[in-house]
Amino acid sequence: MSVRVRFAPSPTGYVHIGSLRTALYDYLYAKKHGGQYVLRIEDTDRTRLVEDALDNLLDAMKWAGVMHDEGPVKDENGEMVELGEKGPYVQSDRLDIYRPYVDQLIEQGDAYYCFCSKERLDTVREENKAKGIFSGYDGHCRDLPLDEAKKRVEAGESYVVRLKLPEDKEIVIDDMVRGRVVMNTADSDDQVLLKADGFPTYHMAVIVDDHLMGITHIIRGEEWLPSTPKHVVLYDMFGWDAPRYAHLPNILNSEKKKLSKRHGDVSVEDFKKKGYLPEALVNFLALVGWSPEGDQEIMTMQEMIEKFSFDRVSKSGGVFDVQKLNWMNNHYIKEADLDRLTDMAMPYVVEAGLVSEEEADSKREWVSRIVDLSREYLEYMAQIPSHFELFTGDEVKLEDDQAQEMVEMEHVPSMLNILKAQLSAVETFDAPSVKKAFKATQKESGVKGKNLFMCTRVALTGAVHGPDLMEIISILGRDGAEKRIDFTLENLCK
RNA sequence: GGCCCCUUGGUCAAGCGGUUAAGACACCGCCCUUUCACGGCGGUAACAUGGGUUCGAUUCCCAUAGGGGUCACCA
Repeated sequence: MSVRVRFAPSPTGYVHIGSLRTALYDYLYAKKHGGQYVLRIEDTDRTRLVEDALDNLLDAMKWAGVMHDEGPVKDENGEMVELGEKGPYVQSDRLDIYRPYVDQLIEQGDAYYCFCSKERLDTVREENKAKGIFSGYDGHCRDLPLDEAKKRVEAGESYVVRLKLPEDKEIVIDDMVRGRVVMNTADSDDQVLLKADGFPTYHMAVIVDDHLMGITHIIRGEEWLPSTPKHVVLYDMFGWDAPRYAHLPNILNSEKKKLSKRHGDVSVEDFKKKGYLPEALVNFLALVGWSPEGDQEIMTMQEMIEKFSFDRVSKSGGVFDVQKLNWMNNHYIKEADLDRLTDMAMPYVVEAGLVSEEEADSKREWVSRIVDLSREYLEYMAQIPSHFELFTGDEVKLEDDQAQEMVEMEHVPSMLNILKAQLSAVETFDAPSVKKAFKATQKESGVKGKNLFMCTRVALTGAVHGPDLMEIISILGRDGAEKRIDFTLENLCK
């Protein structure tokens, strides 16, 4: 039987990185087994609809390179269309599909009408809470005769439909991650399947949709584990084969709590905005909760597909370590195509006012050179503007006391003058030529080593450290370098 | 509180009865580099606790402790 998995998010407006990881595991598992990965949108809660959420989701997934085989996609014109034969893939487009199944359950005696008001339910809950009992629905309408209930429905009374959960039934789940998990229906209550507004709840829709869409494996977060018995019972009531389950551990923050919006960056969009490379984020995310056989950590999507297995998915939650993400992103930045990095950098550079939008083309080469020189240090692209400070302005600001010491040394003024003359004689102003100018300066001034290179570095950049000096000077250009030398001679030297 | 899940260094993690308990990030040294970084080499650092089972437990079982998840007409 072919593997069919699904990622079924509700469109909340942003994509949590935990969701990305779930989707990624779906994708990896499907690809590994030559199956299909379908995207289904669970939007049965009308009160939580978010504008453009689906758009966002699709963009984020496309960016991350985790593309589904079936489900909603945008065509070339940006219009929403659907891929696949088992649609519609958006639950709000499937509303009329669910009702017959709900009716079937009612007729079978596996579900019942419930007329309890919101107020009654709240009261019951509060009373129980006060007593220290934390039970769910008390079964008030559970044994209402069906014909009586139908009359009330026909009379226009507001109702929901509840699952008639077996009272004391042991449910065993053979989870792909957790192994054998035993639960009892006695610990759950009669879940609402059909809401008063006629929409199915998640629990109803998910069963019907997964079955109709031929889903064979359900990969989802561990927060779903407690409601799995209800789902298994529903499959049983319909006489359908239940899929296999894989409940994934949570991704935690540094306090070991579930990663949430309140603790900094948690959405795919956040990381995209900060200028992370998607392949780095995805590679990193794959590794929190899963480890391949062997020591290799840097993997392409193809390699991950080949190596992926639920046998090696961890049962315990993993802390999201930004430091390691940064290291990995830097690794990918160092290997990335310079043109691509320049494209990524440009918006940040423009935003920071380093280059105006009109200059974006004419100064691209300059930006590109700085990006290339800075990539060794870059953790993510939003950091790029700070690396431009080295190259902007004709004035030099001393970084610290050590820098001041260097620039105030006795030999500096004459040395700088010689260097200036040598630089002006350079024909093509590139790094190798600049180096030659330094050699000539060394010969002429008699200054060498640290006294030559370090003092010059400070004279030109104000700092005692930074990228390769020859490269810096060549990017500064003859004119820029001269202006800085003049500035230093006049203002900083003794 | 009930139910369920989890527990190897600061973090991600390997390990699936006998190991000097891998590796990566971070941290700290040293080397390289006429600076910093990169890179190379090395180092500090862990099996939550208590009982069993066993010739032998990090590995299996049971408690305890700690952490997490969940108990909606949200998903």
